[in-house]
Amino acid sequence: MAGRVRQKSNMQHMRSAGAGKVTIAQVAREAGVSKTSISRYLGGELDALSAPLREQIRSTIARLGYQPSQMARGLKGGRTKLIGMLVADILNPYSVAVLHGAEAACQEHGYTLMLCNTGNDEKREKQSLAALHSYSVEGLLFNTQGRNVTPLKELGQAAFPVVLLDRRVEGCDFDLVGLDNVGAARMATEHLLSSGYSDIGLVVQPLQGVSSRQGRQAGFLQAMSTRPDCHGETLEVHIDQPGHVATTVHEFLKRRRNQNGDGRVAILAGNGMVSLQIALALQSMKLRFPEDIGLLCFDELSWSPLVGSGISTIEQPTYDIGFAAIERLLARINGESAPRREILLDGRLIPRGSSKLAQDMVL
Amino acid sequence: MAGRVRQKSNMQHMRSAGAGKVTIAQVAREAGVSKTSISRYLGGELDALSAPLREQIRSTIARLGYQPSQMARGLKGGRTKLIGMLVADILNPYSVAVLHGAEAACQEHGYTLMLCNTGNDEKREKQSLAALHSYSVEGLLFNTQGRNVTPLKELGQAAFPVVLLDRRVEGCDFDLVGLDNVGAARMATEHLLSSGYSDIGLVVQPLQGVSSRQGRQAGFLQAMSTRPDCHGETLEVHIDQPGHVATTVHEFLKRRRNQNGDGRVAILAGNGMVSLQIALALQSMKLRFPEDIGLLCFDELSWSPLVGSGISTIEQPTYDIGFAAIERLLARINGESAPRREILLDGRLIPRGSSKLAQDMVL
DNA sequence: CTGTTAGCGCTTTCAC
DNA sequence: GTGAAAGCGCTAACAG
Repeated sequence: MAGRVRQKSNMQHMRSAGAGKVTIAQVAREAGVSKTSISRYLGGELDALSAPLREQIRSTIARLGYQPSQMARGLKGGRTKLIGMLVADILNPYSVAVLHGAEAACQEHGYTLMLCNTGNDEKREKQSLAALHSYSVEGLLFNTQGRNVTPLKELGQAAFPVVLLDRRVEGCDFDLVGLDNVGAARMATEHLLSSGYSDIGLVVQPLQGVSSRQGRQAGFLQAMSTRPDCHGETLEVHIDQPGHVATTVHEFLKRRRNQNGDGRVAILAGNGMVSLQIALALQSMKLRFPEDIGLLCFDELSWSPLVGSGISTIEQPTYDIGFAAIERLLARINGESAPRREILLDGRLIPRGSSKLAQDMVL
Repeated sequence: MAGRVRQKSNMQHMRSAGAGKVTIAQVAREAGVSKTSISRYLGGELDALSAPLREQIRSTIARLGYQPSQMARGLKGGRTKLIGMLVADILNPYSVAVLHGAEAACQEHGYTLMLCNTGNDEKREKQSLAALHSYSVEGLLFNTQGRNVTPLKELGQAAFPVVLLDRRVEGCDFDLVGLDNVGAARMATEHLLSSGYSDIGLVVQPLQGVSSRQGRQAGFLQAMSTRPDCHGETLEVHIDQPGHVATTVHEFLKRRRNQNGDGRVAILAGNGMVSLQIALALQSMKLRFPEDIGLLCFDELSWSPLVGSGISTIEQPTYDIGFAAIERLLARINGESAPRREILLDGRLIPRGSSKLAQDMVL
């Protein structure tokens, strides 16, 4: 057993074709080196290997088509290269758009996404959290439903890397990436105001505890407060309750016309889901924009230009939000311990027909 | 060392709150039983445990908040409870809708989805495949881009569980779940024909190798062949090429009007992405439906009812497709070795204004 | 019924 | 520089 035990013999690579598991041990044997060296090679500790050794390993790995098992790697060191993403509602185009950016960032950094849709349900949120935990994800991207955040708080206490998307959570000091809701809503409202609308209804889903909605309301109120001659109102709707949106809008319109017959009424839709319901409601009521009512919606959607003379929107940089969120998370995973940070990206106004109030327009 | 070594002493559960890792060994120690028994308990081999033992374990697990590590479990037995999903394009609403069903099914069966978006790119497809492989996913849901399928074929040879979504792959005998494209396209075409349209253009993205598109063309041609008095034509478009769709439609329309001045022209859009481009193109050309041109689109989208008098669509049971695909995959994972199977679900026609050709309509 | 003993594939001290 | 050995948390024979 003196010297190196190079036994390049029996090259029985009978599995070469199949995706059959080649293990680090096999590679070591075939290359005539120790598992340790292979491991070092994989870990990028190249300066710890001699040039010939390095080459020997490289070629053997290539020849055998060896791929290290992330599961096994994760088991020891904890670097699973896994990131969990909890999405409040995968049917919401916003979520998917953010997911797109997040997935791209993951791929770029060699991470893989484990996706769970919670369907805005507390229980599923908790279950998903447990599932992701059991895979030792290194961090979490979290678009929470907002209520009952105890499990989230526990993560916070454990100093587990989490980045919140869109919605802040009371009492947790996680980083957050999202839209500058206040600014965007102010801009939106000002656009409507300066377009000549005097009576504006902000239509949102229930505000309770959802910070992004509250932010949008705040911006809305801010902008409205600069114009005492105009009227602003927040209208909460339940979009899963058929007809509720239509009724709400209808009553708002009637009310404003009674109060202020000369006023011009507009709706500011709080997000993409609401936009759709509003558009559907206006259609069912045979109301056209901008003739009968003005409309400006949060979230640019593929079909925004298509309806009527086009729906004006506030576009969110969704891809960037997702991408930035992953990068923030990676920073935390890699040990950054700076205080909580919020990254708020700007929205962009895309004016279209729905908010264009022709001065000479006849009712 | 005689008898049981019950040392329920030092209950130092100082981590109770944090998500800190409790291991099977700790549980075993605290419960005063062997790891094996715990493992059996976890594995559901309850009949192999005595009632008191069972209870002892149950309570200890609960008290410690123990959660087994899936990574470790997977390392040994291979049951990682992980399913990989490769999506050709996450921006495609079809993909997301299917993902929705797939994720739900996974959750229901205790599996977790690892999601990779390949962006219709061969290279990323290969990389993602490798990544998923390195996590020992038990099976794959695959919505491939279609070209260069060698890596897929290798999986086939290795008898790895794969279920294809929507698109068949030449030379692989994987199960497939998708739409009955031929039937749906036939139904669509017949609807247009019976509505009085005589000149129909099927607008699709490049057919080359994409079985679902070919299937739709086949159904289209079948239906057209029953009406020698009518004219059908397949128009391939590149939707990422600005203006191409508009030009194609415009030329088709002009051509048909020259050939057949009395004919009624309609477009059958091959999928949701195409639909959007068509709608945009018609708008830019100031063409209205059904007055100027008929329109029927594959894929029901949230905004289908909103544009003009509503766009008629062929709805796919996307959620069911995703759900069924996972169940098919699970069957394979659990050892089913029946010959290749295709599950083709039916589409549903949703007629709206865009295909309603009023008999007394004035051009 | 229950526990002991080996590993799964990889990383990581700690020697040489 | 390089390797042997000891686990990571769990499951799976194999004994009693």
